[in-house]
Parts: sequence; C-alpha cells; structure tokens
Amino acid sequence: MIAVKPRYQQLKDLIIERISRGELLPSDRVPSENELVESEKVSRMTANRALRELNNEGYVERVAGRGTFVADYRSRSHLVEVHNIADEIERRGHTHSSQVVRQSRQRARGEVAKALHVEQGTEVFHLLLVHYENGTPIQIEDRHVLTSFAPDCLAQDFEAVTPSAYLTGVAPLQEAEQVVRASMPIAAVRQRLQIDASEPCLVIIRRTWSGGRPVTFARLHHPGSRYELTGHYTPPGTSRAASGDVVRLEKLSQ
Amino acid sequence: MIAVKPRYQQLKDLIIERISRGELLPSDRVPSENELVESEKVSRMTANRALRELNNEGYVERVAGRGTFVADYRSRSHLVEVHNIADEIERRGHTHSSQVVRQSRQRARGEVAKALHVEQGTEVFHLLLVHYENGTPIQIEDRHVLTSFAPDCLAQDFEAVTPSAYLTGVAPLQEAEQVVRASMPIAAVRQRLQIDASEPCLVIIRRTWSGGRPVTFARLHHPGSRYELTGHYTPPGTSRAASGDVVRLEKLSQ
DNA sequence: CTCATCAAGTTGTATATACAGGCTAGTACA
DNA sequence: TGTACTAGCCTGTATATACAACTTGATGAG
Repeated sequence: MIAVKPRYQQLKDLIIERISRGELLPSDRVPSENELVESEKVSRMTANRALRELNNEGYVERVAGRGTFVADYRSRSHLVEVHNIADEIERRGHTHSSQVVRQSRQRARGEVAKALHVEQGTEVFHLLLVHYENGTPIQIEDRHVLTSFAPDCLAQDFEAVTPSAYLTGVAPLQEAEQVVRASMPIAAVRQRLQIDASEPCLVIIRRTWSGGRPVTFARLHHPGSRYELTGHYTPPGTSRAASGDVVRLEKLSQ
Repeated sequence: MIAVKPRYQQLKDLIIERISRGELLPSDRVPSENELVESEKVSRMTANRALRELNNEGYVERVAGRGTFVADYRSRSHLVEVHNIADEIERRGHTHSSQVVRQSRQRARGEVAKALHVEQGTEVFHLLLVHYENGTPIQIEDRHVLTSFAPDCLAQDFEAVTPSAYLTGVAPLQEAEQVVRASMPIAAVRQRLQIDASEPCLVIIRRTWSGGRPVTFARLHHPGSRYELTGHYTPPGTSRAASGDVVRLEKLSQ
C-alpha cells in the first residue's frame, strides 16, 4: 500500500503504537482531542474521529467530561478475549489453583514445529500445567512458546501467575486461531483430570500470533462433564447502543 | 431510555429498519448522502457518519463514485456468522444432503420453553434433521422454532433448503448465544450418526434472537471424530486495515 | 466547616464548506 | 462507428465553528 493513510488513521496508529509498546498502560489517560489538535496540527473533528473509532474498537474508553483512557485488556473483547482460566474461575466465585507438571526447554518436532513455523528441532519452551477449580481439575494446559518471544519463561512461577496472564504481559496478542474438538483422552490425561474411561474431553487447540508470527501453541484438555465453552454475540448496530457491553467470544484466552 | 437518540443514530435505525423489513434487499441501492440531506434535513456530514458506521458494521457496502448498497447477508461476518452446514460442506468441495426425521408442531416443555421464553405447553415447531457430508452423517439438528416467527415452517422442504437458510430469509438474526460441550451421546443419537459407543459428540446448543426475543433453539450433535469447530480472530486495528477481511467466528450459524 | 455555585476542560453532536478522487453515462469529435 | 472526454454524481477526507452535557476542582457564601 503506497498510498498515504488518511490523517485520522495516522492518529489511530500513533496511539495504538503507544499502547502496544507499553508506553500507555491500561487506565492511563490518552491525549485529549484538543491536545491532539495542538500537537498533531489537525482539526478537532479529525482527532474526534480517531478517538471515537479507537473507542468503538475497544482500545480506549471515553467519558464525557473526564477524558479518554486506555481500556483494560479485560474489557477488550474485540482484541483476542483475554480471560485466563484463573479469572474465569474467580468470576464464578470459586478458587483457582494450579500445579506445574513440567516447565522445560525442549526441541520442537512434528505438529508443534509446524504450528509455530519453526524448523524441526528448534528449541522452544514447554509448559504442562493442571488447573483446578475448588480443588477439582478443570484444565490441562499443554503449551509451547517460542523462546525468542519470552526468554525468561523458565524463570516464571506459573503457579502464581498463569501462562496466559504472563504472555499477555510480555506482548499484546494480535491474532488467534483455535480448533475445538470432542475426543476420548489417553490414560495420562484421564488420570490428571481425574475422570473415568467413559468421559470425553473438550479439547481446545489454540495458536496465537504476535508481531505477525505464531508465538505460542497450546492444547487445552477439559473434562467434558465439568466444562463448557460459551459464546454470546450481539451485532454492533443493535445492542452496542442499547446495552453498551458486547461480549464477542467468551472464554477465548491466550 | 427516554433520551432522544442522536440524529445519526436515527438515520442508522431508519436504514436498518428498512433492511430488516425486506424493503431494501441485498445489493439494493441505499439513499446517498445527498439524498439523505434532502429527505431527512440533515447535514451531509451527519448522513456520512450514519452510512460510514453502517458500513463498518457490515450492513452496507460503499463504493466511491457509485453509491451505497445493502450488503449480502453472507458477507456480514459481523452479524451472526451465517454459515449453514450445507455451505460449510460445499466449501470443502463435498456434497451435502439431509434427511428430515421429524417436522411437526409440538408443545414446548422444560428446557425448550425456558430457552424460548414461552409458557410451558406453548405450541412450537420441532425439526429433527440429519445432515450428511458425502453420505456420512455429520450433524443431527434438533431445532425448535417459535410459531409466530415462521408460520409456514411446516410447509417447507428442509431437505432442499436448510433450516438455517430458511430462517435467515424469514428475518435477520440479531443475537446469538451458544454453548459447546463434549459429551457421550445416547443410543438414538449414536445410531443416527453411525458411531460406536466409545465415540463422544461435540454438542452445540444455540439460541438465536430476532426482534429482541429468542426465536429458535437448536441442539446440534456432531461425531467427535469427524467434526471440529474452528475459529480465527484478528483484531480490527491490525489486519482490518491490512487484509480488509475479518472473520470473527467461523461456523456459527443460525 | 459545609454546601452551593461557577469556571474550565472534556466528550458528543451537528452543521457548513471545501477539495480530492472514483465511477458512469452521455456527448462531442474523429 | 467508435473512441476520447467531460459533466455530474458519488464517497472520502479535512477543517472551522458551534452548542450541549458532563466532570472536576476552585471559589465563595453561609
């Protein structure tokens, strides 16, 4: 695209860039329309359009009389929905805990190498955790992460901060792809989820991009009898105006 | 909400209303900005904002130099993603067929009445179909529809036109809610899907609204070994501008 | 000290105006 | 006949201006 972007788009890019770089953190104040008029030499209507669209897209929250503020990741349902399993459980009023089974450096092969777009044998981090809701196993998280993306991955305490929360902090998610399946688990999975041989698993296989390339690949196994995936959709035109709170895809986390 | 809506929102509502009523059909021309200036006594910028937002929300397509046109339902990935199973299968280059097992009037009770917000015992339509991909069963569609929503439901040939396609034609979808589960099916389901007792099902339970109230409630059973749900998400700020084609939730159909 | 009032800054909306650029149909010209 | 061009309509953007409504903090009266 050689054509110059319109001015309002340049303003949007400018602010998204500052947010992505962590220069502006959630709930920080974003330059007001009049400040943008001065600093960027645009008319107020142009600044208004930029901030208004960023608001519609979920990047910022605007309050008449107060100002414009960087939206909390949590409320950014347009960006990849960032619920980690811990939040999800706590929102239900239950207690979350997790146990790290494996946290190691490992050579990617087969499916993993392919999913992460790396050569067979490339070193990646491997995490294996079991998440519990009120002491009952609810998810096995089997995750591979690009070493270049999160170099300090081995030093993290993932029983204190979930991988999802950690990875979100390392860099903003930009794209996600997931597959949901129903399947019978192997014995090792059954044992960790404490389910019997007749119970299926809801399996989510998720790949997440940042900076244009896949950075993490996760397989999440859930006991079929204790977990379900819910989604709720409302089109922008209708209830956006009415309720103001649109949830696009619940429980899609990193 | 007693407060009057802003003028640009009134214009949007006006046009959405015309589309919903079928007065404006896909690819029909929508009044131009200047026509709205005259007929609605607004400034061009206000008309511009209304049409621009309708464009962003997927209701219309705009072409500089030509005009504004009602978008094809199919391309409205913002509204509830309207893939019916037949399209999905044909896109894979396979052939779709279906068999109607039951198509009747029935009294709603229990879960169905609750889901559709009607009294126990209210008459609703009940559809039970099996969908096949290349002759192999891929989905059992167990659907209940409000009689007031689709009065001619019993007269339809659902082996020719899928319920999803029919219902989309009757009125536009406005809201959808779904739950995805993995579970072991009962014998009747196993038999219809031609699977053995050790195979789980991916079950989608979906409720769809139109005009502010639930109009259809569907339970979709898929063989776990032959079906998976895929989703791909790209945030608006990033690839919207880049690719221009954002798919929000694949395979979510009515 | 407390409460009411007010000023300043902010967003939200609406209008008038202007120019650039895309598309189409009809016209003029060869 | 056919081609080039242009007038007219369309969207897309940008600016200047105006007023309303909301929020906060300061100021002043009681």
